[in-house]
Amino acid sequence: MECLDLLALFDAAVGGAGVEKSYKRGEALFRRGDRPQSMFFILAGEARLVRGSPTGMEVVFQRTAQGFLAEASLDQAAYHCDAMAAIGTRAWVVPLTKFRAALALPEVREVWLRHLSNELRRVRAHAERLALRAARDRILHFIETEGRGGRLVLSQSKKSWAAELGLTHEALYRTLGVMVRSGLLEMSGTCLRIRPSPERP
Amino acid sequence: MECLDLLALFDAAVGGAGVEKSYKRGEALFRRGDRPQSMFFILAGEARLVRGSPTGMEVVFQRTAQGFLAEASLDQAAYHCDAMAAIGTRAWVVPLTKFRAALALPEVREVWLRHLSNELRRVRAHAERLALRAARDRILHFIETEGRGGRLVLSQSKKSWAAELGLTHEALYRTLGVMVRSGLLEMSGTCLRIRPSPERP
DNA sequence: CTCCCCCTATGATCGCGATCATAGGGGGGA
DNA sequence: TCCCCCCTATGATCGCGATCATAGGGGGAG
Repeated sequence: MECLDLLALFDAAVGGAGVEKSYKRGEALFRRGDRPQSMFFILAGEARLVRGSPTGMEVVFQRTAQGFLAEASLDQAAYHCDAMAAIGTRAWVVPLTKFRAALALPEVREVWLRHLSNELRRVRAHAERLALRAARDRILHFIETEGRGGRLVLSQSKKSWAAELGLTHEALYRTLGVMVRSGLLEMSGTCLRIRPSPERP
Repeated sequence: MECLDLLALFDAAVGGAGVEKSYKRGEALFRRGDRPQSMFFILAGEARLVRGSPTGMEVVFQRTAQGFLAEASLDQAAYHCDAMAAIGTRAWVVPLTKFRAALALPEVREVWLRHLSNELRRVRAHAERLALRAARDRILHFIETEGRGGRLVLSQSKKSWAAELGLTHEALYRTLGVMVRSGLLEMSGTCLRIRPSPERP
């Protein structure tokens, strides 16, 4: 089930109740504490669920360029984080009441369930990645989990990738450089490939 | 909905089709490529979803001491990773056919959906915590999100808490000590309380 | 009761990544 | 077209947490 198929299914299921909205860079889709009133599907650009830490650091919960945002708040009384447009962003927005009604349909609910499962798998992998101490291990873990057969084409800038890896961009550039120079990794632009190590008993 | 309530509900819903199984340290619950035939709920010990890469790196996808394992593989044709017992582990195991049948019941499906949403939110908060650089910030974040009003009663040893925070136990003891001595935190046994700071403009 | 293991706790040292600084380049807007 | 901003990249230094080492204490098993 591709992302846009998911959208098409829901768009049909809510009977055209969804509308397209645009958000400027830095604009909020919703704020922490707001009562959820709509479901958002990001069509283009990039939206982030963010919450500032006590130390002033902004932490990214979810980063979506295409897909649903804050699915887990479907039956929550209030959002626990802000949703911000990282760049100019278009979103499909549907009233939550309509969305919930669509979920009453068995085939829609089935798809929704599968979607949540996949998302859960992705975020768990993300958390395991952040638990790794070394920058090199996080990089390799990312390529292994998000790529295919040790190959990956980055869908974002290295700078925002660094943020997703929980690293500063300096540390990422440096570590990538070391890995390439030591022959562990091949990199050309946004294409990355782990070079298979010769040792194997 | 507590974790064990969830188990009780499913145990009832599958009509006692679930059995308890034990796994030795290093034993596999299932293997990559296997067709999913059972759903697993970890009761005690620790199970991990892991995948070895050709490049020699072992990638951990999920780690569970209590809760469902690999929920996302519910409707997959084959597992994409191994499930290993990290230590001696007990699990509640139910045939997948029975589990799916239980999910056909509206009230069970409703609970399952909410479970997935809550898990998603929990894991996202966990990832946010791990993205914080300072040990102090992770500690405060944990108390703020897992506790109530700045108060928390630990349900685990400090050592395993450290692992959950992505810290060594030494760093946790040390940082807790500093925070208590500086008057930022009150701690007696497993009870923790953030002392409200006087500064507020 | 006694032994042993593991949790708790703290000191000393080291290394990795954060931070600060600098510079080139490319793309988009005026 | 030109300028400016941001991504990319790398050097220097510093601080925090990992690592190694040590020790007390409590609880469960025998």
